[in-house]
Amino acid sequence: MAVTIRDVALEAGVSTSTVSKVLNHWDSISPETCARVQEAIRKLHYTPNARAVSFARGSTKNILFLSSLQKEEAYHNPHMFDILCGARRELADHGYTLMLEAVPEKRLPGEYLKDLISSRIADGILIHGSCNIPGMAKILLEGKTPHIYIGHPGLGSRICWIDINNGLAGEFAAQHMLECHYERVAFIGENAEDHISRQRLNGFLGGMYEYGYRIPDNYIRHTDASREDAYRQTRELLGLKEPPRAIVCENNLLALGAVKALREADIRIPEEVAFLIFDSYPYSGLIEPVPTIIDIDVYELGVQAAVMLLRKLENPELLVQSYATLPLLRQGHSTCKMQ
Amino acid sequence: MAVTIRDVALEAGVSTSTVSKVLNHWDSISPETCARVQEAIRKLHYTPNARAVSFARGSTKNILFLSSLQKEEAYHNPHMFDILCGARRELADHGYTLMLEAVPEKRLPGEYLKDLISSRIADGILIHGSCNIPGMAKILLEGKTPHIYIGHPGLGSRICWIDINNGLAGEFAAQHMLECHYERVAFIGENAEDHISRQRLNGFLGGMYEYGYRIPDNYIRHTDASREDAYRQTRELLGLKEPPRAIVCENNLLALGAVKALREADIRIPEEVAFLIFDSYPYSGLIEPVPTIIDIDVYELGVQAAVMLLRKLENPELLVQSYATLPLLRQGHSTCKMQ
DNA sequence: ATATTTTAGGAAAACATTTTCACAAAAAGG
DNA sequence: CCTTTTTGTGAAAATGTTTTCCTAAAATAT
Repeated sequence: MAVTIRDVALEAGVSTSTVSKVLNHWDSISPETCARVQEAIRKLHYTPNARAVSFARGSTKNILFLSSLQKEEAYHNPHMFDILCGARRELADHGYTLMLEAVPEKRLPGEYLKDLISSRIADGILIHGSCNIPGMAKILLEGKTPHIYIGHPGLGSRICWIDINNGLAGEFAAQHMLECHYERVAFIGENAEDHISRQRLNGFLGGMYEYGYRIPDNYIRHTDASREDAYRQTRELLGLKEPPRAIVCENNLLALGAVKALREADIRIPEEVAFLIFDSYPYSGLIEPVPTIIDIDVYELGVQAAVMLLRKLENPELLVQSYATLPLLRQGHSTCKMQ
Repeated sequence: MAVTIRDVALEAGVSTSTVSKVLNHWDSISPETCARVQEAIRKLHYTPNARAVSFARGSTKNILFLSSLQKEEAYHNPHMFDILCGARRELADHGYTLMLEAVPEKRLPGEYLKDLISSRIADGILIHGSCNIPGMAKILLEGKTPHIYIGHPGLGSRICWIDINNGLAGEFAAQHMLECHYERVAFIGENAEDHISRQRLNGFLGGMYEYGYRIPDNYIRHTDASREDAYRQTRELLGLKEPPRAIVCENNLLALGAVKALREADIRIPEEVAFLIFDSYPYSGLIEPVPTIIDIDVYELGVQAAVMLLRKLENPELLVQSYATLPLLRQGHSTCKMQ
């Protein structure tokens, strides 16, 4: 039915090997022959059959993006889609297509994953942190398919990962607070088990400590990750004998609750209590005054993950363990201007 | 290197055809042979090579999801990711994998799309409304690959699409308003060119009209899709000689602006001005009192799109032009209770 | 002018499966 | 007991490229 390389060869009066060589830009083809083949391709509207190419070359030019992809995923992982878009873009620029896969609940997920890998449906794998099953790292390593975790899996030394530098983001927060000459700074985070939250908190505490400031325990607030709880915790902070001069909010949703509490108490921002948050998406645009944000370019994180994976495809031994994209401080009106 | 069907055949003492038949659940294999083959497969950890299967069968079991996938896509198309997840899930349940593809800006997008289709990289295509290039419908139809638009492309009669019933959603809004005995109802929408906004507005106006109510022109407000403009427009509405008794907001971002204006004017919701919005994600949770929402299950839209595409794969002649998932009214505290 | 190297292009194998067809053996029918 | 049908299995073709050799001709060196 469809026009094949054979038809092109016939039309151009050459062999199929020659056509293939033209298609793949080999250098041992004379300009005239090349032109003749090109012409035949154009005339017959030939496009290589991707299935046959995959088969013959032994590579699909597909990359698997492995993650949790539940209903309302965007609620729970607002950054994932942007990471995905960044990775897809970079891969597409290098001739790769991104495939979406989630580990299903039903079957034995380990077996599913093993089969997925050994079916060689993809040349490489990106694993989003939202997706983890028991023994996953081992299965992936045994599968021999180059792969990179997006988000630090916190495991062995042979595992490749790329992540946001949350610790550094925390340090940036501390640094900015100190540059504004705030010493009594509170921190409102997600629950204590959350990986990202803990890294940011540690970075923040470390940064403050480095300059000789120690944050008292009652200034460190863990929440249930809801706006309401951030509101409550902020009220408690304001009710302390010595309320904080500034508040760092670990994400932009918590910030909404905190701002509400400050508003209700008629506290001026930043004159009475200054305010700094992490992450811009999706809620930071709703906050007034314009918040100072320590932001992460998550699209770029996706891009970098793809770049690294592409390198690993060329050199499977490559060990990738790095922080992509620096946290970026965006000065808003909710902290003092820096000198 | 990898274990092939030949190894399995050898191990089980049968031919490769027999192994293939076992793998594909043909019925002409005796139970004993079948068991022997299964055992060999298990023993050798054999997994079919997906590339070879694709090649031999002439189908990849891949579905292309075609859309705009820019940086910060989630800002501009908050529903897309959920649609994507729904479609992926349904396809995965039927053995298909979803591939992500965006039409690039650089090259001639038409040519790119043609090549993409004729390379037969996928068995079917889902096209998200966010992605449209000149002549796309024609290229897709000529490409012969079964495809379905998610979102009404508003074109010819041979085009398959599945969409949200925005008109009906608008009618629901009108109906609810009338059930609450509000007759003076204003509508705040996105800009007049926006497809979804216009459909919802038309449905709303039509619904009101059906019961004999005609919305005056100055109750119909188009915005630049920003929260700020919704705020301004709402203030203007409140400043009218005869301000509306209720406001319908075409999406949840606009609602934030409108609520702000009502708050500032110390207007009680719903006692003085009632309030209804479309769409819950991502901002509706931030509004107090709990808004009455006309919501759409966009994940389900994705699922339905996949269901239809799967049907179309079996029967390529199938014409799909339908509205998936009914709009759902969720009564909040921002309109009166219904009788 | 001859020997050597380089170049351009073709023949054929390889890739791992599915699928068609043929053919025994077994079962059923007369 | 012989013919016909059914059943289970295997041989071989087909899928559309890439890639490895191989060879003839052309170019270069001697």
